[in-house]
Amino acid sequence: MSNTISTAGPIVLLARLSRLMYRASTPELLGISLKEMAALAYLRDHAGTTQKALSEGLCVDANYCVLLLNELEAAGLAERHRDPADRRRHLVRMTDAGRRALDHAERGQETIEDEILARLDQDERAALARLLRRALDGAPRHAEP
Amino acid sequence: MSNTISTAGPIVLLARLSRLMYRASTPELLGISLKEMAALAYLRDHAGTTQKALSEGLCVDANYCVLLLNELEAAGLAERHRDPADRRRHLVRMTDAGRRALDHAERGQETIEDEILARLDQDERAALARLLRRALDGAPRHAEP
DNA sequence: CAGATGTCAGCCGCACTGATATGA
DNA sequence: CTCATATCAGTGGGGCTGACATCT
Repeated sequence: MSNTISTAGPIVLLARLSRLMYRASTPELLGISLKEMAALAYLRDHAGTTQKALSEGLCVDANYCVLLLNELEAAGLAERHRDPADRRRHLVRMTDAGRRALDHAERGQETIEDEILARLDQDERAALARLLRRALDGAPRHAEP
Repeated sequence: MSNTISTAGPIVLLARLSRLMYRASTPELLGISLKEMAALAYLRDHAGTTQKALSEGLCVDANYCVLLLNELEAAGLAERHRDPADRRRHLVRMTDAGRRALDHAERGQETIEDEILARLDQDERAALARLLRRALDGAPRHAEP
């Protein structure tokens, strides 16, 4: 049905798709905001991470990460604790409520995926996720020195 | 070298990668902003489009599209003309300067792709672009009615 | 009259910069 | 003293809503 002749490169395409997904990811549907969900998903995979590692894993500014955690902690979805081994650090983990909120958000997200990735079958969606993971895994996190 | 255990879904992954690319896409490197570049890329593929179609193609709000075109027109990179057949409409096209600016920006973007998609070989990058195009081609553009 | 298109002002929340505090 | 980590105020600009003008 669509007409999309597109000579645009992956960066532009990614920006477009990302905007569609961001707009569809409303707190009404997910229960939490997309950024909170992204943070919780990282915490599930990396319990007890430091804030520095968290900011790099999420690809967000370290300062902004503080504000994000303030929200999550105020909502009771995550907790910060001093690292006894290095008292500069905070170790971050999700709470039980955080895990429940993440589960709920991920169910809502399936709806969004079905809408926006409608043209992709299961194999293609898996291939997309795999390519994104590989790219993220090798991408530099901060401005090059 | 990386550790990324990631059970996150494509939406979260896409948001992360998109942020990395957005941060790397500075006007210093591209000559123009990423949003200007995205608009010019669409205009190259769809000369004489209306603003409504442009906003849908770019996946941006129609109102915001007006501001974007104000910028492009002020910079001499695009032009609006009344459609003689329907005088409510504006037909939009890029100028020669716009094409040159886009060429320059795309050369700069190759650098960014090489950095951020370093783990992906040429075939994988092509596969990624193909998947993104297919997804965009079938995705609903506005909130469902 | 209704409906479509485009313009603009106002506003909000994301994410950055820069300054500061604390501890290794 | 220095470097690393975390916190917060200030700020810029992306992108939304809502009101309005113009044309079919």
